[in-house]
Amino acid sequence: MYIMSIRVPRGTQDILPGQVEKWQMIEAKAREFCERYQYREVRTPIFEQTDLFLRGVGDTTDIVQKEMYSFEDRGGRSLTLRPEGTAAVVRSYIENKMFGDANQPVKLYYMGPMFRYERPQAGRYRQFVQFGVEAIGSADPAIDAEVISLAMSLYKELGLKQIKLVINSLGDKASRKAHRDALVSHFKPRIGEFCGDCQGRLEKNPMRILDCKVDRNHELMKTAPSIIDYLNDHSSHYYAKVKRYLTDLGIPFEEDPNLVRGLDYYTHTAFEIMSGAEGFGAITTLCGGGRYNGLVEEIGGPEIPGIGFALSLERFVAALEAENVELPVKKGIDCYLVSLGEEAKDHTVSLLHELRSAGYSAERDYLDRKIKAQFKAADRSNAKYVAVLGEDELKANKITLKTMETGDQVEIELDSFLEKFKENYK
RNA sequence: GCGGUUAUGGCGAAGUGGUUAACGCAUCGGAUUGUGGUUCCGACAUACGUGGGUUCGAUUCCCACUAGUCGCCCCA
Repeated sequence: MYIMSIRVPRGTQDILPGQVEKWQMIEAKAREFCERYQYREVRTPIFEQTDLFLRGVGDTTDIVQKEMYSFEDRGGRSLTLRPEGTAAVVRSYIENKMFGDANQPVKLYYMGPMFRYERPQAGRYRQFVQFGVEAIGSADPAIDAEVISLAMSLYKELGLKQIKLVINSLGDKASRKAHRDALVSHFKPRIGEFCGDCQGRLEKNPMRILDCKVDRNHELMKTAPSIIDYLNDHSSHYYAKVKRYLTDLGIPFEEDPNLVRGLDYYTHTAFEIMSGAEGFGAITTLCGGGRYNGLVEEIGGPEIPGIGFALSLERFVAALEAENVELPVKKGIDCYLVSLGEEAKDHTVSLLHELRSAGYSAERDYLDRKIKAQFKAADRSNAKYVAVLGEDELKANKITLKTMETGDQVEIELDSFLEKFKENYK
């Protein structure tokens, strides 16, 4: 036996027939929803200049510090396989001067593979597919609600029930900084009593200390300053509006003042949609998003606000499986051609083509199998009809058409096979 | 990057320091000289992840590596 030693790269996977139909269903629905919500697709390159992510994602983030697939091309340029979609979409928005488009805000979506060099586990891959939307050019809280609604509706449309929306506000830049400073001075004097991870978080991302599982019972946790108390008037008013719109839309949500997103660019609204399905695994986040009012400027564009989300198709599929949602109906083929003998076999080549040209799905045997095995194959492929062409039929210039469900069979004229097939087809 | 766990034919899955490594599924053939299911019979497959070590002898014991898987960090 041929021993193949080459496998898929670590953390990647083949999506095979039988499974791929679920993906196609999600993809089709996502596009359909984007049409309804009036988001238009943008396709950006799979790799970008490394600098884009350094600036766009933030050089203190894990993504940039340890997860990027970066390489130098032959011209000595540093390029990186995109670890997320927003930075690239914003780059394209600026580069193509979409801020000058007549239609504002600019509403875009993307779907495609992303790459992060991480240790694989349930729900985490090195190559994974994200579907995401970005609404750039509006600071209206109604569009925050629209973006969230789009994601929630999509999950519901495909049958997910055990999903939960969690939201928070990170406030504007000023609110964020005030809160951060308060956190640092709150924890700093006694940071030695916390775990090593938290000690690292103090400078890097002090909000993360708040949801540490190790130190959750430490007395300083209970008295820690909450972002909510540090939102200035504008920020808390904005947050209130978003919540009000969500309520108007009938979208239940949970507020979590400790919800922090891992990327540097978020301001105001931050949200996650999680699965609560049994046995889903440790990673429950299906979708993450938020507002990024400083990002366009950061990447070199005008001062323009934006909001978006990204969701993983891998986790989408996993959630559907965890909730036992059945998606695609396994469709059978219209006709399987069974033939006996050399001459009959030759005939099926053109008969098959006739059926297919007329729009039917049709198949025949290519392994020179016995009639019984051919019928088995027909049965396996869930054929509606089987057309049998043997020596007897050839002699009489007929072909036998069998309806598999009932077992009934009729003889029809070989010369007008397609026409007769159409007449019999129900 | 850290930790747990696993690795036997196409798939699932037993098992042993020592001649031919069970079994089930699938596949193919036959019983049925041209008809799906069941049943019965038969056939088939260069199978012990890779590399070292211990041993007279390793698929089995030890180590490393690789990969899967699960978890930590973090995230979609």
